[in-house]
Amino acid sequence: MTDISPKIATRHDHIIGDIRTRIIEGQWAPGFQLPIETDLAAQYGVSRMTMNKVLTQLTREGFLLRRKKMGTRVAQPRAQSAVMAIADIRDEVEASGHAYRFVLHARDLRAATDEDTLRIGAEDQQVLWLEGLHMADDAPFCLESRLVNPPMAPGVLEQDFGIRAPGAWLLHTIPWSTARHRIRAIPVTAPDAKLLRIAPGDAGLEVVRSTQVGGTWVTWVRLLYPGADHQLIAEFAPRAVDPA
Amino acid sequence: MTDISPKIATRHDHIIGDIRTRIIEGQWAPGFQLPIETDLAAQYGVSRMTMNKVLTQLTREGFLLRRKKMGTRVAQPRAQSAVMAIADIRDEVEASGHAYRFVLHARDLRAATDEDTLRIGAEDQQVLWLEGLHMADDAPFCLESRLVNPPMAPGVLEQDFGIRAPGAWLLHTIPWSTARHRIRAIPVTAPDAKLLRIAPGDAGLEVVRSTQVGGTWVTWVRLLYPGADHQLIAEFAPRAVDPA
DNA sequence: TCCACCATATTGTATATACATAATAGGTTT
DNA sequence: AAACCTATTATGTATATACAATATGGTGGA
Repeated sequence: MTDISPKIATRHDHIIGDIRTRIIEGQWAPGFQLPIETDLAAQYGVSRMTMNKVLTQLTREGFLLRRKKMGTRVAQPRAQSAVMAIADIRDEVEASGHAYRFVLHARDLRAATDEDTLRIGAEDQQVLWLEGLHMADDAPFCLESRLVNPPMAPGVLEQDFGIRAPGAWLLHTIPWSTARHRIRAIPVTAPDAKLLRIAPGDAGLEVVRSTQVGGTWVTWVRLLYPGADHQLIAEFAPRAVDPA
Repeated sequence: MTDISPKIATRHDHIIGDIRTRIIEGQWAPGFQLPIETDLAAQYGVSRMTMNKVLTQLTREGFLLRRKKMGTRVAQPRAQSAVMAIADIRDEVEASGHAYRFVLHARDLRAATDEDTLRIGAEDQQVLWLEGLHMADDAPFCLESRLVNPPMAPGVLEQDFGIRAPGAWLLHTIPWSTARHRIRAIPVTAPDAKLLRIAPGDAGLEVVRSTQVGGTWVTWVRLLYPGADHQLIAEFAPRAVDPA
Protein backbone atom coordinates (compact mmCIF):
# COMPACT_ATOMS: atom_id res chain seq x y z
CA MET A 1 0.00 0.00 0.00
CA THR A 2 1.21 3.48 -0.80
CA ASP A 3 -1.36 5.18 1.35
CA ILE A 4 0.53 7.74 3.41
CA SER A 5 -2.54 9.52 4.79
CA PRO A 6 -2.10 9.68 8.55
CA LYS A 7 -5.72 10.31 9.43
CA ILE A 8 -8.32 7.83 8.41
CA ALA A 9 -11.73 9.28 7.80
CA THR A 10 -14.47 6.79 7.24
CA ARG A 11 -16.57 7.34 4.20
CA HIS A 12 -19.66 8.38 6.03
CA ASP A 13 -17.75 10.69 8.39
CA HIS A 14 -16.30 12.38 5.36
CA ILE A 15 -19.69 12.81 3.75
CA ILE A 16 -21.25 14.04 7.00
CA GLY A 17 -18.58 16.69 7.27
CA ASP A 18 -19.04 17.71 3.66
CA ILE A 19 -22.79 18.17 3.93
CA ARG A 20 -22.56 19.87 7.31
CA THR A 21 -20.08 22.35 5.82
CA ARG A 22 -22.36 23.14 2.93
CA ILE A 23 -25.19 23.87 5.34
CA ILE A 24 -23.15 25.93 7.78
CA GLU A 25 -21.59 28.00 5.02
CA GLY A 26 -25.00 28.67 3.56
CA GLN A 27 -24.40 26.91 0.26
CA TRP A 28 -27.40 24.80 1.17
CA ALA A 29 -29.72 27.25 2.88
CA PRO A 30 -32.54 26.37 5.28
CA GLY A 31 -35.39 24.91 3.26
CA PHE A 32 -33.15 23.68 0.45
CA GLN A 33 -34.27 20.32 -0.85
CA LEU A 34 -31.50 17.78 -1.17
CA PRO A 35 -31.30 15.19 -3.93
CA ILE A 36 -32.91 11.90 -3.01
CA GLU A 37 -31.00 9.27 -1.09
CA THR A 38 -30.19 7.08 -4.05
CA ASP A 39 -28.90 10.00 -6.12
CA LEU A 40 -26.76 11.29 -3.26
CA ALA A 41 -25.42 7.80 -2.75
CA ALA A 42 -24.49 7.63 -6.43
CA GLN A 43 -22.90 11.10 -6.37
CA TYR A 44 -20.73 10.21 -3.39
CA GLY A 45 -20.09 6.72 -4.75
CA VAL A 46 -21.46 4.80 -1.78
CA SER A 47 -24.37 2.47 -1.16
CA ARG A 48 -27.78 3.72 -0.12
CA MET A 49 -27.31 2.21 3.34
CA THR A 50 -24.22 4.32 3.88
CA MET A 51 -25.94 7.42 2.59
CA ASN A 52 -28.89 6.65 4.83
CA LYS A 53 -26.58 6.49 7.83
CA VAL A 54 -25.20 9.91 6.91
CA LEU A 55 -28.62 11.51 6.49
CA THR A 56 -29.97 9.87 9.64
CA GLN A 57 -27.06 11.21 11.66
CA LEU A 58 -27.41 14.74 10.28
CA THR A 59 -31.12 14.57 11.05
CA ARG A 60 -30.34 13.61 14.64
CA GLU A 61 -27.95 16.55 14.84
CA GLY A 62 -30.76 18.79 13.70
CA PHE A 63 -29.36 19.91 10.36
CA LEU A 64 -31.88 18.07 8.20
CA LEU A 65 -35.58 17.31 8.17
CA ARG A 66 -36.81 14.22 6.39
CA ARG A 67 -40.28 13.05 5.55
CA LYS A 68 -41.28 9.98 3.65
CA LYS A 69 -42.03 10.60 0.04
CA MET A 70 -41.41 14.34 0.60
CA GLY A 71 -37.66 14.11 0.53
CA THR A 72 -34.93 15.69 2.63
CA ARG A 73 -34.48 19.39 3.28
CA VAL A 74 -32.21 21.61 5.33
CA ALA A 75 -33.83 22.40 8.68
CA GLN A 76 -34.54 25.87 9.98
CA PRO A 77 -32.07 26.76 12.71
CA ARG A 78 -33.59 26.47 16.13
CA ALA A 79 -33.25 28.41 19.30
CA GLN A 80 -29.93 27.17 20.46
CA SER A 81 -30.64 26.77 24.13
CA ALA A 82 -32.57 28.40 26.86
CA VAL A 83 -29.89 31.00 27.32
CA MET A 84 -29.67 31.48 23.58
CA ALA A 85 -33.43 31.79 23.36
CA ILE A 86 -33.31 35.13 25.11
CA ALA A 87 -31.49 36.42 22.06
CA ASP A 88 -34.80 37.42 20.59
CA ILE A 89 -35.71 39.96 23.20
CA ARG A 90 -38.95 40.84 21.44
CA ASP A 91 -40.27 37.33 22.10
CA GLU A 92 -39.18 37.56 25.69
CA VAL A 93 -40.94 40.85 26.27
CA GLU A 94 -44.09 39.84 24.49
CA ALA A 95 -44.18 36.52 26.30
CA SER A 96 -44.48 38.46 29.55
CA GLY A 97 -47.47 40.34 28.17
CA HIS A 98 -45.91 43.70 27.40
CA ALA A 99 -45.72 45.72 24.21
CA TYR A 100 -42.27 45.61 22.66
CA ARG A 101 -40.38 48.46 21.05
CA PHE A 102 -36.76 48.99 20.05
CA VAL A 103 -35.21 52.44 20.02
CA LEU A 104 -31.95 52.91 18.15
CA HIS A 105 -29.68 55.48 19.78
CA ALA A 106 -26.52 55.28 17.71
CA ARG A 107 -25.26 53.82 14.46
CA ASP A 108 -21.70 54.16 13.21
CA LEU A 109 -19.70 52.46 10.49
CA ARG A 110 -16.08 52.85 11.52
CA ALA A 111 -12.64 51.28 11.72
CA ALA A 112 -12.29 49.02 14.75
CA THR A 113 -10.92 50.79 17.81
CA ASP A 114 -8.47 49.08 20.13
CA GLU A 115 -11.35 48.19 22.40
CA ASP A 116 -13.31 46.73 19.49
CA THR A 117 -10.29 44.67 18.48
CA LEU A 118 -10.20 43.09 21.91
CA ARG A 119 -13.89 42.31 21.76
CA ILE A 120 -13.95 40.73 18.33
CA GLY A 121 -10.50 39.20 18.42
CA ALA A 122 -9.65 40.42 14.94
CA GLU A 123 -7.62 43.36 13.69
CA ASP A 124 -7.89 45.97 10.96
CA GLN A 125 -11.57 45.54 10.50
CA GLN A 126 -14.36 47.84 9.61
CA VAL A 127 -17.18 47.39 12.10
CA LEU A 128 -20.76 48.50 12.38
CA TRP A 129 -21.50 49.92 15.82
CA LEU A 130 -25.08 49.96 17.06
CA GLU A 131 -26.57 51.04 20.34
CA GLY A 132 -30.19 50.95 21.38
CA LEU A 133 -32.74 50.29 24.05
CA HIS A 134 -35.30 47.50 24.22
CA MET A 135 -38.53 48.77 25.74
CA ALA A 136 -41.39 46.93 27.41
CA ASP A 137 -44.51 49.11 27.65
CA ASP A 138 -42.41 52.28 27.54
CA ALA A 139 -40.23 51.05 30.40
CA PRO A 140 -36.57 50.30 29.62
CA PHE A 141 -36.01 46.57 29.50
CA CYS A 142 -32.48 46.09 28.23
CA LEU A 143 -29.63 48.22 26.93
CA GLU A 144 -27.88 46.82 23.89
CA SER A 145 -24.45 47.70 22.48
CA ARG A 146 -23.38 45.79 19.41
CA LEU A 147 -20.59 45.32 16.90
CA VAL A 148 -21.30 43.64 13.58
CA ASN A 149 -18.87 42.33 10.96
CA PRO A 150 -20.48 43.61 7.74
CA PRO A 151 -18.93 41.09 5.31
CA MET A 152 -20.27 38.24 7.41
CA ALA A 153 -23.78 39.71 7.56
CA PRO A 154 -24.70 40.60 3.99
CA GLY A 155 -27.37 43.26 3.89
CA VAL A 156 -26.72 44.55 7.39
CA LEU A 157 -25.68 48.00 6.13
CA GLU A 158 -29.00 48.40 4.35
CA GLN A 159 -31.10 47.39 7.33
CA ASP A 160 -33.06 50.03 9.21
CA PHE A 161 -32.66 48.99 12.81
CA GLY A 162 -34.93 51.77 13.96
CA ILE A 163 -37.70 49.32 13.21
CA ARG A 164 -36.34 45.87 13.89
CA ALA A 165 -33.69 45.18 16.53
CA PRO A 166 -30.38 43.98 15.10
CA GLY A 167 -30.38 40.86 17.29
CA ALA A 168 -33.61 39.57 15.86
CA TRP A 169 -32.51 40.31 12.31
CA LEU A 170 -29.16 38.60 12.74
CA LEU A 171 -30.73 35.60 14.45
CA HIS A 172 -32.82 34.94 11.37
CA THR A 173 -30.13 35.86 8.88
CA ILE A 174 -27.06 34.04 10.18
CA PRO A 175 -28.03 30.52 11.08
CA TRP A 176 -25.80 27.84 12.57
CA SER A 177 -23.60 30.20 14.49
CA THR A 178 -21.82 29.34 17.73
CA ALA A 179 -21.88 31.72 20.63
CA ARG A 180 -19.90 32.36 23.77
CA HIS A 181 -21.65 34.01 26.69
CA ARG A 182 -20.19 35.84 29.64
CA ILE A 183 -22.65 36.63 32.39
CA ARG A 184 -21.83 39.00 35.25
CA ALA A 185 -23.56 41.01 37.92
CA ILE A 186 -22.22 44.57 37.96
CA PRO A 187 -23.14 47.87 39.50
CA VAL A 188 -24.66 49.97 36.74
CA THR A 189 -22.69 53.08 35.80
CA ALA A 190 -24.30 56.50 35.84
CA PRO A 191 -24.89 56.93 32.09
CA ASP A 192 -26.31 53.43 31.73
CA ALA A 193 -28.44 53.91 34.84
CA LYS A 194 -29.94 57.04 33.37
CA LEU A 195 -30.96 55.22 30.19
CA LEU A 196 -32.40 52.32 32.16
CA ARG A 197 -34.07 54.70 34.62
CA ILE A 198 -32.54 53.15 37.71
CA ALA A 199 -30.18 54.47 40.36
CA PRO A 200 -26.44 54.45 39.61
CA GLY A 201 -24.74 51.57 41.39
CA ASP A 202 -27.80 49.37 41.39
CA ALA A 203 -27.24 45.75 40.42
CA GLY A 204 -27.38 44.99 36.72
CA LEU A 205 -27.06 41.72 34.83
CA GLU A 206 -24.59 42.00 31.99
CA VAL A 207 -24.61 39.41 29.23
CA VAL A 208 -21.81 39.61 26.69
CA ARG A 209 -22.12 37.32 23.73
CA SER A 210 -19.70 36.90 20.87
CA THR A 211 -20.89 34.94 17.90
CA GLN A 212 -18.92 33.12 15.26
CA VAL A 213 -19.55 31.14 12.13
CA GLY A 214 -16.80 28.75 11.16
CA GLY A 215 -14.12 30.60 13.11
CA THR A 216 -14.92 34.09 11.86
CA TRP A 217 -16.56 36.64 14.14
CA VAL A 218 -20.00 37.81 13.14
CA THR A 219 -21.20 39.95 16.01
CA TRP A 220 -20.38 41.01 19.54
CA VAL A 221 -23.11 42.24 21.82
CA ARG A 222 -23.43 43.51 25.36
CA LEU A 223 -26.88 43.35 26.93
CA LEU A 224 -27.42 45.14 30.21
CA TYR A 225 -30.55 44.26 32.17
CA PRO A 226 -31.68 46.16 35.23
CA GLY A 227 -31.03 44.01 38.28
CA ALA A 228 -33.55 41.72 39.79
CA ASP A 229 -36.10 42.38 37.08
CA HIS A 230 -34.39 39.93 34.85
CA GLN A 231 -33.22 36.38 35.01
CA LEU A 232 -31.74 33.86 32.64
CA ILE A 233 -33.01 30.33 32.52
CA ALA A 234 -30.94 27.47 31.21
CA GLU A 235 -31.52 23.75 31.14
CA PHE A 236 -28.71 21.29 30.85
CA ALA A 237 -28.62 17.60 30.28
CA PRO A 238 -25.59 15.39 29.89
CA ARG A 239 -24.49 14.89 26.38
CA ALA A 240 -21.42 13.80 24.54
CA VAL A 241 -18.94 16.10 22.95
CA ASP A 242 -19.63 16.34 19.27
CA PRO A 243 -17.31 13.98 17.44
CA ALA A 244 -17.13 16.56 14.65
CA MET B 1 -55.40 -5.23 11.57
CA THR B 2 -56.07 -5.47 15.26
CA ASP B 3 -53.10 -3.36 16.26
CA ILE B 4 -54.44 -0.68 18.60
CA SER B 5 -51.08 0.57 19.84
CA PRO B 6 -50.95 4.27 19.08
CA LYS B 7 -47.21 4.75 19.36
CA ILE B 8 -44.86 2.71 17.30
CA ALA B 9 -41.43 2.21 18.76
CA THR B 10 -38.85 0.80 16.43
CA ARG B 11 -36.78 -2.02 17.75
CA HIS B 12 -33.61 -0.10 18.10
CA ASP B 13 -35.33 2.92 19.66
CA HIS B 14 -36.83 0.59 22.22
CA ILE B 15 -33.47 -0.96 23.00
CA ILE B 16 -31.75 2.43 23.15
CA GLY B 17 -34.32 3.60 25.70
CA ASP B 18 -33.94 0.44 27.73
CA ILE B 19 -30.18 0.65 27.98
CA ARG B 20 -30.23 4.39 28.62
CA THR B 21 -32.66 3.82 31.47
CA ARG B 22 -30.44 1.18 33.02
CA ILE B 23 -27.51 3.57 32.93
CA ILE B 24 -29.38 6.62 34.22
CA GLU B 25 -30.96 4.68 37.06
CA GLY B 26 -27.59 3.31 38.06
CA GLN B 27 -28.36 -0.32 37.38
CA TRP B 28 -25.40 -0.21 35.02
CA ALA B 29 -22.93 2.05 36.79
CA PRO B 30 -20.05 3.93 35.16
CA GLY B 31 -17.35 1.44 34.28
CA PHE B 32 -19.75 -1.49 34.01
CA GLN B 33 -18.83 -3.79 31.17
CA LEU B 34 -21.69 -4.72 28.91
CA PRO B 35 -22.10 -8.11 27.25
CA ILE B 36 -20.57 -8.30 23.81
CA GLU B 37 -22.50 -7.15 20.77
CA THR B 38 -23.51 -10.58 19.58
CA ASP B 39 -24.76 -11.63 23.01
CA LEU B 40 -26.75 -8.43 23.45
CA ALA B 41 -28.20 -8.92 19.99
CA ALA B 42 -29.27 -12.42 20.95
CA GLN B 43 -30.72 -11.26 24.28
CA TYR B 44 -32.81 -8.60 22.60
CA GLY B 45 -33.62 -10.88 19.71
CA VAL B 46 -32.22 -8.68 16.94
CA SER B 47 -29.39 -8.93 14.46
CA ARG B 48 -25.90 -7.71 15.25
CA MET B 49 -26.30 -4.84 12.79
CA THR B 50 -29.29 -3.56 14.70
CA MET B 51 -27.50 -3.94 18.00
CA ASN B 52 -24.50 -2.18 16.55
CA LYS B 53 -26.68 0.74 15.55
CA VAL B 54 -27.97 0.94 19.13
CA LEU B 55 -24.53 0.87 20.69
CA THR B 56 -23.13 3.32 18.15
CA GLN B 57 -25.91 5.77 18.90
CA LEU B 58 -25.46 5.48 22.67
CA THR B 59 -21.75 6.00 22.18
CA ARG B 60 -22.43 9.20 20.23
CA GLU B 61 -24.70 10.34 23.04
CA GLY B 62 -21.84 9.79 25.44
CA PHE B 63 -23.32 6.99 27.54
CA LEU B 64 -20.95 4.29 26.36
CA LEU B 65 -17.29 3.86 25.56
CA ARG B 66 -16.21 1.21 23.10
CA ARG B 67 -12.81 -0.11 22.16
CA LYS B 68 -12.05 -2.87 19.79
CA LYS B 69 -11.47 -6.17 21.44
CA MET B 70 -11.87 -4.50 24.84
CA GLY B 71 -15.63 -4.45 24.75
CA THR B 72 -18.21 -1.87 25.67
CA ARG B 73 -18.48 -0.13 29.04
CA VAL B 74 -20.58 2.58 30.60
CA ALA B 75 -18.84 5.96 30.30
CA GLN B 76 -17.95 8.22 33.19
CA PRO B 77 -20.31 11.17 33.30
CA ARG B 78 -18.79 14.33 31.90
CA ALA B 79 -19.03 17.96 32.79
CA GLN B 80 -22.37 18.83 31.36
CA SER B 81 -21.65 22.22 29.86
CA ALA B 82 -19.65 25.31 30.48
CA VAL B 83 -22.23 26.59 32.94
CA MET B 84 -22.52 23.17 34.50
CA ALA B 85 -18.76 22.94 34.78
CA ILE B 86 -18.73 25.64 37.42
CA ALA B 87 -20.62 23.21 39.61
CA ASP B 88 -17.33 22.03 40.99
CA ILE B 89 -16.35 25.25 42.64
CA ARG B 90 -13.14 23.77 43.96
CA ASP B 91 -11.85 23.36 40.40
CA GLU B 92 -12.87 26.88 39.59
CA VAL B 93 -11.08 28.36 42.54
CA GLU B 94 -7.96 26.31 42.07
CA ALA B 95 -7.90 27.08 38.36
CA SER B 96 -7.52 30.74 39.27
CA GLY B 97 -4.52 29.92 41.45
CA HIS B 98 -6.06 30.18 44.90
CA ALA B 99 -6.24 27.74 47.76
CA TYR B 100 -9.72 26.27 48.14
CA ARG B 101 -11.57 25.57 51.35
CA PHE B 102 -15.20 24.85 52.20
CA VAL B 103 -16.70 25.83 55.51
CA LEU B 104 -19.97 24.25 56.56
CA HIS B 105 -22.18 26.60 58.57
CA ALA B 106 -25.37 24.63 59.02
CA ARG B 107 -26.71 21.13 58.57
CA ASP B 108 -30.29 20.09 59.29
CA LEU B 109 -32.36 17.02 58.49
CA ARG B 110 -35.95 18.18 58.60
CA ALA B 111 -39.41 17.97 57.09
CA ALA B 112 -39.75 20.21 54.05
CA THR B 113 -41.06 23.68 54.86
CA ASP B 114 -43.51 25.45 52.59
CA GLU B 115 -40.60 27.32 51.03
CA ASP B 116 -38.71 24.07 50.47
CA THR B 117 -41.76 22.57 48.82
CA LEU B 118 -41.83 25.40 46.30
CA ARG B 119 -38.16 24.95 45.57
CA ILE B 120 -38.17 21.22 45.05
CA GLY B 121 -41.66 20.91 43.59
CA ALA B 122 -42.53 17.95 45.79
CA GLU B 123 -44.53 17.65 48.97
CA ASP B 124 -44.26 15.78 52.25
CA GLN B 125 -40.61 15.17 51.96
CA GLN B 126 -37.78 14.95 54.37
CA VAL B 127 -34.94 17.14 53.22
CA LEU B 128 -31.32 17.67 54.14
CA TRP B 129 -30.51 21.36 54.50
CA LEU B 130 -26.91 22.49 54.13
CA GLU B 131 -25.36 25.90 54.19
CA GLY B 132 -21.72 26.80 53.76
CA LEU B 133 -19.15 29.13 52.32
CA HIS B 134 -16.63 28.44 49.59
CA MET B 135 -13.37 30.20 50.31
CA ALA B 136 -10.51 31.21 48.04
CA ASP B 137 -7.36 32.01 50.01
CA ASP B 138 -9.42 32.86 53.11
CA ALA B 139 -11.58 35.28 51.13
CA PRO B 140 -15.27 34.39 50.68
CA PHE B 141 -15.87 33.21 47.14
CA CYS B 142 -19.42 31.91 47.10
CA LEU B 143 -22.24 31.34 49.54
CA GLU B 144 -24.06 28.05 49.11
CA SER B 145 -27.50 27.03 50.40
CA ARG B 146 -28.65 23.56 49.47
CA LEU B 147 -31.49 21.07 49.80
CA VAL B 148 -30.85 17.40 49.14
CA ASN B 149 -33.32 14.55 48.68
CA PRO B 150 -31.75 11.81 50.82
CA PRO B 151 -33.38 8.77 49.14
CA MET B 152 -32.05 9.94 45.78
CA ALA B 153 -28.52 10.42 47.08
CA PRO B 154 -27.63 7.27 48.97
CA GLY B 155 -24.94 7.91 51.52
CA VAL B 156 -25.51 11.63 51.75
CA LEU B 157 -26.51 11.44 55.41
CA GLU B 158 -23.21 9.80 56.28
CA GLN B 159 -21.06 12.34 54.41
CA ASP B 160 -19.06 14.85 56.38
CA PHE B 161 -19.43 18.00 54.35
CA GLY B 162 -17.09 19.85 56.64
CA ILE B 163 -14.37 18.35 54.48
CA ARG B 164 -15.78 18.06 51.01
CA ALA B 165 -18.38 20.43 49.61
CA PRO B 166 -21.73 18.77 48.90
CA GLY B 167 -21.76 19.97 45.29
CA ALA B 168 -18.57 18.17 44.44
CA TRP B 169 -19.71 15.01 46.19
CA LEU B 170 -23.08 14.98 44.46
CA LEU B 171 -21.53 15.70 41.08
CA HIS B 172 -19.50 12.52 41.32
CA THR B 173 -22.23 10.46 42.95
CA ILE B 174 -25.31 11.24 40.87
CA PRO B 175 -24.38 11.03 37.23
CA TRP B 176 -26.58 11.92 34.30
CA SER B 177 -28.79 14.35 36.02
CA THR B 178 -30.54 17.21 34.26
CA ALA B 179 -30.36 20.66 35.69
CA ARG B 180 -32.27 23.91 35.41
CA HIS B 181 -30.45 27.14 36.11
CA ARG B 182 -31.85 30.51 37.00
CA ILE B 183 -29.34 33.35 36.93
CA ARG B 184 -30.09 36.78 38.39
CA ALA B 185 -28.32 39.88 39.54
CA ILE B 186 -29.60 40.97 42.95
CA PRO B 187 -28.61 43.37 45.66
CA VAL B 188 -27.08 41.32 48.44
CA THR B 189 -29.02 41.36 51.71
CA ALA B 190 -27.36 42.34 54.95
CA PRO B 191 -26.81 38.86 56.45
CA ASP B 192 -25.44 37.49 53.19
CA ALA B 193 -23.27 40.57 52.71
CA LYS B 194 -21.73 40.03 56.12
CA LEU B 195 -20.77 36.47 55.29
CA LEU B 196 -19.36 37.48 51.92
CA ARG B 197 -17.62 40.49 53.49
CA ILE B 198 -19.13 43.02 51.11
CA ALA B 199 -21.45 45.99 51.64
CA PRO B 200 -25.19 45.32 51.89
CA GLY B 201 -26.94 46.24 48.65
CA ASP B 202 -23.89 45.54 46.47
CA ALA B 203 -24.54 43.59 43.30
CA GLY B 204 -24.43 39.81 43.64
CA LEU B 205 -24.83 37.08 41.07
CA GLU B 206 -27.34 34.48 42.20
CA VAL B 207 -27.39 31.09 40.51
CA VAL B 208 -30.22 28.77 41.47
CA ARG B 209 -29.98 25.26 40.14
CA SER B 210 -32.45 22.45 40.60
CA THR B 211 -31.34 19.03 39.57
CA GLN B 212 -33.38 16.00 38.62
CA VAL B 213 -32.84 12.41 37.64
CA GLY B 214 -35.62 10.85 35.65
CA GLY B 215 -38.25 13.31 36.89
CA THR B 216 -37.39 13.10 40.58
CA TRP B 217 -35.70 15.98 42.33
CA VAL B 218 -32.25 15.31 43.71
CA THR B 219 -30.97 18.65 44.90
CA TRP B 220 -31.71 22.36 44.89
CA VAL B 221 -28.94 24.84 45.39
CA ARG B 222 -28.55 28.58 45.55
CA LEU B 223 -25.09 29.99 44.92
CA LEU B 224 -24.47 33.64 45.67
CA TYR B 225 -21.33 35.20 44.23
CA PRO B 226 -20.14 38.66 45.17
CA GLY B 227 -20.77 40.99 42.25
CA ALA B 228 -18.27 41.70 39.55
CA ASP B 229 -15.74 39.26 40.95
CA HIS B 230 -17.50 36.43 39.27
CA GLN B 231 -18.71 35.60 35.81
CA LEU B 232 -20.26 32.62 34.13
CA ILE B 233 -19.05 31.46 30.76
CA ALA B 234 -21.20 29.39 28.46
CA GLU B 235 -20.71 28.23 24.91
CA PHE B 236 -23.57 27.29 22.69
CA ALA B 237 -23.75 25.69 19.31
CA PRO B 238 -26.81 24.71 17.34
CA ARG B 239 -27.96 21.25 18.04
CA ALA B 240 -31.10 19.22 17.70
CA VAL B 241 -33.52 18.52 20.45
CA ASP B 242 -32.85 15.10 21.89
CA PRO B 243 -35.23 12.62 20.33
CA ALA B 244 -35.33 10.81 23.65
C1' DT C 1 -67.65 16.32 -11.18
C1' DC C 2 -66.09 14.17 -7.26
C1' DC C 3 -64.56 10.62 -4.54
C1' DA C 4 -62.48 6.12 -3.74
C1' DC C 5 -58.77 3.52 -4.76
C1' DC C 6 -54.36 2.23 -6.50
C1' DA C 7 -49.72 2.92 -8.35
C1' DT C 8 -45.55 5.13 -7.32
C1' DA C 9 -41.80 7.57 -5.15
C1' DT C 10 -39.07 8.21 -1.12
C1' DT C 11 -37.65 7.43 3.31
C1' DG C 12 -37.45 3.99 7.44
C1' DT C 13 -36.00 -0.22 9.44
C1' DA C 14 -34.07 -4.80 9.70
C1' DT C 15 -31.11 -8.64 8.24
C1' DA C 16 -27.23 -11.41 6.46
C1' DT C 17 -22.81 -11.07 4.97
C1' DA C 18 -18.12 -9.66 4.38
C1' DC C 19 -13.97 -7.82 5.44
C1' DA C 20 -11.09 -4.36 8.23
C1' DT C 21 -8.97 -3.05 12.58
C1' DA C 22 -7.29 -3.22 17.25
C1' DA C 23 -5.77 -5.51 21.24
C1' DT C 24 -5.11 -9.53 23.99
C1' DA C 25 -3.51 -14.17 24.95
C1' DG C 26 -0.76 -17.78 24.23
C1' DG C 27 2.69 -20.33 22.08
C1' DT C 28 7.31 -20.64 19.70
C1' DT C 29 11.93 -19.43 19.09
C1' DT C 30 16.30 -17.88 20.57
C1' DA D 1 13.15 -16.07 30.42
C1' DA D 2 12.57 -12.47 26.92
C1' DA D 3 11.14 -11.37 22.35
C1' DC D 4 8.45 -12.20 18.62
C1' DC D 5 4.74 -14.15 16.05
C1' DT D 6 0.04 -15.84 15.45
C1' DA D 7 -4.56 -16.95 16.44
C1' DT D 8 -8.55 -15.17 18.46
C1' DT D 9 -11.94 -11.98 19.91
C1' DA D 10 -14.71 -7.93 19.61
C1' DT D 11 -15.79 -3.86 17.47
C1' DG D 12 -15.96 -0.81 12.95
C1' DT D 13 -17.53 -0.09 8.42
C1' DA D 14 -19.64 -1.07 4.03
C1' DT D 15 -22.83 -3.46 0.85
C1' DA D 16 -26.88 -5.77 -1.12
C1' DT D 17 -31.32 -6.92 -0.23
C1' DA D 18 -35.96 -6.86 1.45
C1' DC D 19 -40.00 -5.09 3.06
C1' DA D 20 -42.68 -1.41 5.69
C1' DA D 21 -44.62 3.23 6.08
C1' DT D 22 -46.19 7.52 4.17
C1' DA D 23 -47.56 11.06 1.09
C1' DT D 24 -48.56 12.27 -3.71
C1' DG D 25 -50.82 11.99 -7.91
C1' DG D 26 -53.51 9.85 -11.19
C1' DT D 27 -57.36 6.79 -12.77
C1' DG D 28 -61.78 4.96 -13.03
C1' DG D 29 -66.48 4.64 -11.66
C1' DA D 30 -70.95 6.50 -9.68
